[in-house]
Amino acid sequence: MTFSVAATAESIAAVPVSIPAPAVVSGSSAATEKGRCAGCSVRSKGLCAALPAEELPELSAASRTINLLSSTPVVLEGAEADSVFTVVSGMLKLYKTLPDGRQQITGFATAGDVIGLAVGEAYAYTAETVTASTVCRAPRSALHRLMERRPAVQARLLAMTSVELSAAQDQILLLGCKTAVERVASFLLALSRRSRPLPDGCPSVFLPMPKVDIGAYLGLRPETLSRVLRKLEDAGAITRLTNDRIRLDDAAALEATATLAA
Amino acid sequence: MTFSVAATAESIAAVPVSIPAPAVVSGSSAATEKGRCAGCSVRSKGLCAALPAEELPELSAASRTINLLSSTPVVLEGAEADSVFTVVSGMLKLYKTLPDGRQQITGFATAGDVIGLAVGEAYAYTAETVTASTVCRAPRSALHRLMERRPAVQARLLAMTSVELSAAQDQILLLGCKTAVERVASFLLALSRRSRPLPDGCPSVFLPMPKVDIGAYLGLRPETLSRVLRKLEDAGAITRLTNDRIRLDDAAALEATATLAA
DNA sequence: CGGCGATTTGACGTCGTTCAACGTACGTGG
DNA sequence: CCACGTACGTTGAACGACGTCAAATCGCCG
Repeated sequence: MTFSVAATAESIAAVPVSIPAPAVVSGSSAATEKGRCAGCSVRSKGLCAALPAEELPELSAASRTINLLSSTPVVLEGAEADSVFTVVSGMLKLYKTLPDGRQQITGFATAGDVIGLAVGEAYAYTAETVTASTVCRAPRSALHRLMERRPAVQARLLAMTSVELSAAQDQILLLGCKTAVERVASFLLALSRRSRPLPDGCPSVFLPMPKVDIGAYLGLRPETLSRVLRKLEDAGAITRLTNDRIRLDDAAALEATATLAA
Repeated sequence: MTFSVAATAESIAAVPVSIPAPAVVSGSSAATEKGRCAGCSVRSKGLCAALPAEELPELSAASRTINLLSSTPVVLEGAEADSVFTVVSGMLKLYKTLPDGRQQITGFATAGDVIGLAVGEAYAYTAETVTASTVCRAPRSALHRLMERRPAVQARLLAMTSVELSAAQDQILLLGCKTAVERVASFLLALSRRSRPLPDGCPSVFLPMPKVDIGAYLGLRPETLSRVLRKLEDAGAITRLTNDRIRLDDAAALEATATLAA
């Protein structure tokens, strides 16, 4: 599911880089053929979860692991969609752009999420790292062959796409109906469901992306987001521990203001 | 794709009914077993397009055709998702509801569209007819069995879901970034691409749903929609032929104001 | 310590909403 | 055939939430 902050992402330190960063590629030549996929940290997630062990050698041969610094584009909206990527670690933002430059972030991708699936020939969105990340690249044709050979892979892809669709419809509800406070509360709660609570039992969320990106995801300006967070903090619902971590002191109050779907 | 007004829908007259209407069911007993699906008007659309002829008898046996008046619910958000439906004719609206009653329409379904696919046990949205409609109901279990037997059906479902996901992301862009005029222009253009131009060559769109529903789809109040339509009409971009039909006199001007995605 | 970008805060403007009244289309019954 | 009722649509005026613009502050590295 293209959204929450996975535990693995939390240990990755953001490496600020303004210029498209050099990519470090470790392909099949960099590790033992069988071992690379077999020992992968996302072996049990995403599409790979549907793969039987005997497919691993061929998959290892077809795929390449790529290490990326932050702010590095991985796929570009409109470009030819010849590859698919699985996020191994880190976090990416997926966004669409209007001709005049306005951007709407459609989701954040973390470990196990698949990026770059396209209906036609072109990618439907741009994907760019927000923290240093590792992704695994495979040619689209290899995925197609794999799906023909293994219906379970196709079934898995269908399940993942369906979950994404459902999440997208929730986002449509959020953007079409909810107020700024409701959007932020919904966002914090959705994130908190995917992360481990603090030692003191309070849920908390990790926000490695800049505030302007959170705003672009929620259909709000960063100024509005800042004001809403302050309001929630004054109300005692949250505490801003650091710039990129928020503790949810009163999750019940947040749920009340989130007006969650029926 | 859950969206545009199909040609078949245009010939269906809306039958205003405020009370949930009686449903007329014509099942396998009402027609010859083989003929019913074989002669269906959506045989070449939606999921059925992926079916080889030899599957038709079993499908006919498992499915039932249902005729519905307007304003009749077909599936309810949160209810147990035990059936899937294919729209044969007419138009339905799909929407989500917040606890306080606010509604967001996530799409309109027309001939060939599939309704009621669910990730978990419950429907994710409510579907309700906006015009008199005919739908074809099949048990979810039958679809699952069919997909196991026929990978092509699963592939088709994956393709349809992917297209829906892409449309949902376009809608997220619309709701998150665009102004009222841009939303309406985008909406009219998207509809016009799916319908036949008038004899005079001008594209036109058919809007059988109430204005409040169009608003709920675009994240706008009916008053705002009305004002925007008036503005577009005054600008010479459109003409309101009747209450439910609009002619697009200047599609180029509309595209300029729609700020279509890159 | 200094500098730069990200974030926050304040003042103000604007777009879309809200509330209310009016108009219109259609169906019903006199 | 026309009066009436109801639901939908339109229009106007005032309001409010969020956006815009600008400045101050924070945080992170060098």
